[in-house]
Amino acid sequence: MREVFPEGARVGVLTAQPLGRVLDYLAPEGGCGLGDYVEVPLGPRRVMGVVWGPGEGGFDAAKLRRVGRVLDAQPMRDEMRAFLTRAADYTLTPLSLMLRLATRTPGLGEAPGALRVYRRGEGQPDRMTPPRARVLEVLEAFGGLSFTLSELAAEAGVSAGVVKGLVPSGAVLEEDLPRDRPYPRLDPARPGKALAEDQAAAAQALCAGIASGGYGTTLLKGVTGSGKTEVYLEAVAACLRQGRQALVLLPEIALTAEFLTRVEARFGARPAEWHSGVTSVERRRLWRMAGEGAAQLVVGARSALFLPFQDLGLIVVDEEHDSSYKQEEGVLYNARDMAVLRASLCSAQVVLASATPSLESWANADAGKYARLDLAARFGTATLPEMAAIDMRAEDTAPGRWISPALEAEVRARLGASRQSLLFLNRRGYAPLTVCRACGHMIGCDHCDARMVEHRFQQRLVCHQCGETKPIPETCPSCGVAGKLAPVGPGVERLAEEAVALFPEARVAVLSSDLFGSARALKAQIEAIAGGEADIIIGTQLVAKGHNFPLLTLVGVIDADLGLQGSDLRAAERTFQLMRQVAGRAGRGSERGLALLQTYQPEHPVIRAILTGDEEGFWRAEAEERRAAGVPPYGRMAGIILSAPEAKPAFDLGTWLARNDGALRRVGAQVFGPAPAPVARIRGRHRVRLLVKAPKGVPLQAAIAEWVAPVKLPPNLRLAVDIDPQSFM
DNA sequence: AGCACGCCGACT
DNA sequence: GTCGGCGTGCTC
Repeated sequence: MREVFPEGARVGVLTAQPLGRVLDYLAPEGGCGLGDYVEVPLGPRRVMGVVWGPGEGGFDAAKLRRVGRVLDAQPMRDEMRAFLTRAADYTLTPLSLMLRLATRTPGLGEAPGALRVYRRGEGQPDRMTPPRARVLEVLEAFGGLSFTLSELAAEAGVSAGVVKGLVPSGAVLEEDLPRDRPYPRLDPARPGKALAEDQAAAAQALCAGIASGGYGTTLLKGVTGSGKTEVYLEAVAACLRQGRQALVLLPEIALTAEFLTRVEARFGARPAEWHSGVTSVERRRLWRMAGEGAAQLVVGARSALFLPFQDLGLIVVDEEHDSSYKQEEGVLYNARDMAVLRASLCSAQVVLASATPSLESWANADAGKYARLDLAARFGTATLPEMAAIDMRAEDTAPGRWISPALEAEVRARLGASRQSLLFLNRRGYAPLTVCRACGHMIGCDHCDARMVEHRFQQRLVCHQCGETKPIPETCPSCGVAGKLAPVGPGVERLAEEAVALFPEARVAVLSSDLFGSARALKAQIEAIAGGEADIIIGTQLVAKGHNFPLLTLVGVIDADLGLQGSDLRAAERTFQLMRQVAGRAGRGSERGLALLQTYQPEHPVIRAILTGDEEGFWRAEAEERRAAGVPPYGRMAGIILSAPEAKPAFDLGTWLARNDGALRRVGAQVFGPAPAPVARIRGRHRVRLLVKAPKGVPLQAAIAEWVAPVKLPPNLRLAVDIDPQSFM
């Protein structure tokens, strides 16, 4: 039974304020219970908090204040409190920040009122104006969907008055929906797709895990087209049949239209969706329904992991190797690892699905910590395409051109045969560098230690670090000479220009995240391309993620060496994964595709491994190297980032920390640095980093906590600890 | 994180 | 003389 505190008893309340401790309050009239969401007075304000336990005492009883009210929400469960505590300890994040992640929901405590929404009616307005037409256009584009006033006005680019003005004529209907409606029931009894033998066996193994009712993690490995999704949807079905909830995490939420449709086909209704683009009304609804068990299946981005599920039985992490699972700002956590933690605390199963697993998961499976299921490619769908390198040293490619004659010939052959070609270049914009031909100056960002990237489409220079933009200057900001600034190197926009020049008869489409105002527009464009409305697709890594282009039979990687530059410990792993994924776009229909990698180092071990397709060999070699170097997953690492408006205080603190590393040495950990962070300045803040390396199995977090504890941070000097850093940027 | 308190420069 | 800059410190 949940612990209850009678009126006037001392209770400890955790708030989202960064106080680093729980505050004592007196229980309100009617008492309160462990986990209750409450509103408490704090100084002159009232803030939200959670009853975390009995009061700690030690605070002047006369100064204790009373809990304001208990909010109308399901209390936080023990399992969730344990999860937040463990996650905070693991990531060395203050618990208050973890609570904030779990309560980032507007109107959490408000009673469920009515929600006024607008949708298309039968009528026609007496007078049609362009803004009115846009409103009706939006409503018609989204079928019978309802919008709130502000959403509709924003989507149509009109003021709220325009929408209201359409109501009297009946062209737009105004309705009150009860808030927090439950989600339509999913029906796990509906038959799934027929499964091939190995798929059925894998599904059965996953279902057995679900049936056990306990914790377990399975790595589900299978190339694109092997039917991973069908297999794990069977696990979802088994979970729903048990009456427990399921969560499917996806890396790129913009790309889930296809996925939601598949879920609908399997279970007869759409699941709940959670990501940054979801409206606040919907977020509130989902937060509550998750807590009441009324959202059976949630499909979401990494932060969905912090929803207050009532009884979570399964977490699927799709494309588990994807680097976007690592949150790189604010609370630094890896959703894949936190999924395993959460599941272990609530007796749930985890399925890590990927065609190209991370080395961490590969090693965990190898060590027997995770189960592993391998799916073979299916008959009827093509296997991986034929792969070959184009040795750029031997190609006669003109300066300022990036499509080699060999690649050009293959594209041309597809043009004549109504087949699509994809030219892959993982660089947004027109040119990554703008150089003055008079003095050699390279235009950089004023606030970051990064080069400005020319975006010709926007006619601006853009900093990919902080987003700052400025017009493309006429004269060199360094020497003042006019007309000598030149773009250097290719981005997708420039590559598109080259493709248009080379193939004037072809329809060229560019897919890059920055070229579309909204996720909807991007989705529409992808669907149009899949339907055949382009001959040549030029794309950044956006295209690598799970789209089906049935007419695509050629993938040309413009610069296969790009990801291998730099000193990142995961450079090889990432390049391998990305190249395999991109290549997998070719030939998903019945024809076998061709993937060509333009490279200046065809003998590089990673390039060779990609070409030969010797996956297990690649992983084993990579694992051996990491083991020898004592780096993840065979050793532990943490990054310490110190940032300040001036470089010196950050460096001084870094030096002090490096000298006073007793707490680290006691557990056998070493510290490297301080050194300027790879991007030494971001948004005007200088960044200095230290790297901590430790053998596996040492209490690294505790040692780091002890190590940095004596530091009294002056205002505007910040210290962030990144446990298991992904990016070394 | 907020928000108040508090101690020094340019304005009516 | 005051308005207001944001440094420092507290919140049960």
